[in-house]
Amino acid sequence: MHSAIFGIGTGGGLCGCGSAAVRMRRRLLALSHDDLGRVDPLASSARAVCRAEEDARQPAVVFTSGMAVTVWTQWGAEGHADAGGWRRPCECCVVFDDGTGQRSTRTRWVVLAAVKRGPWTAEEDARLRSYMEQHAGGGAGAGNWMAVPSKAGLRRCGKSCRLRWLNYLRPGIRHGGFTADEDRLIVALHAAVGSRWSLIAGHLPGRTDNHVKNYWNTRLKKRVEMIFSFSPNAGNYQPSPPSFSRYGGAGDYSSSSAQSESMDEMMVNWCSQINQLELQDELLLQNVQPQ
DNA sequence: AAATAACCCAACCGCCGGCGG
DNA sequence: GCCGCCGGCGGTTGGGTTATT
Repeated sequence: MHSAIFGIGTGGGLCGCGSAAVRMRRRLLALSHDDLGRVDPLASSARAVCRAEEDARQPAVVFTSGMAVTVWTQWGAEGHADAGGWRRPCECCVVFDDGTGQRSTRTRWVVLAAVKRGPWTAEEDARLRSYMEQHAGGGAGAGNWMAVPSKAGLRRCGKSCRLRWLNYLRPGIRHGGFTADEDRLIVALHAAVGSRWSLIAGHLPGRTDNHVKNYWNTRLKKRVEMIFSFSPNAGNYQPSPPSFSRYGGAGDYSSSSAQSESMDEMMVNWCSQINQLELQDELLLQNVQPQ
């Protein structure tokens, strides 16, 4: 069960952001659901005081921040048997105590079909591009990505829009093959900082972290490992230690100019080393080639 | 020509940190 | 100080394409 299904966001205009009832419901959903995503109606943690007037203000539809849309029935009502072909991967029956000892239930439906997934069409690209050019000046940021789909007329989640824009539609993105210089730079940077693709991509104008990551994983990594494994004077290829990790590593590359300088030195060294190894390989190949 | 394997990459997933209420 | 939303990031997946048998 996908965890995003349980997340209630505030992106939709109907959701009554920040109300006490919504906050309470968020807490309830975070509690005591089993592996199938159901909230145990008898669990003490799933009980809360919910005043009738507060409940009357609660929306019937809540947009999540993730991929799904949740739909709540009225109190005590049964859910939709077939909501127009929408799927319902989980149900959540929540028991409330309104303070008088009276309990009620409602059913939570999750609608995945309302959010389109998969490859983007030319029309979707055009809509997103048009929106971004008008409202974000064609820049990298939209301000609030979660609001983009509704404003741009797209049935996508904000996260998908952001990814599509940053990795594909954004002006200046280069889609062609990588040059030899870019190869060497990627190898050097990867050796220096490890899998910090956004950092590496930052040194390659027009390339995104996703491009660089894919390119490394599918092609460059094999070439580098082959070069190192066949070169007599080279050790095993060892990317940087995890100290460069973005998660609290002591040697955060971006945190000080001194470290930037040391990394520049490392890059130079690595570029030099890669050049030498490639040269050696060329010579080796020339010796192996039949004359 | 058909079946299978390998490759490639766009898109998705889940986690984390920053930030604001 | 706590909580939840949002954006950013790295890892992974799925399906289309190309190469090989």
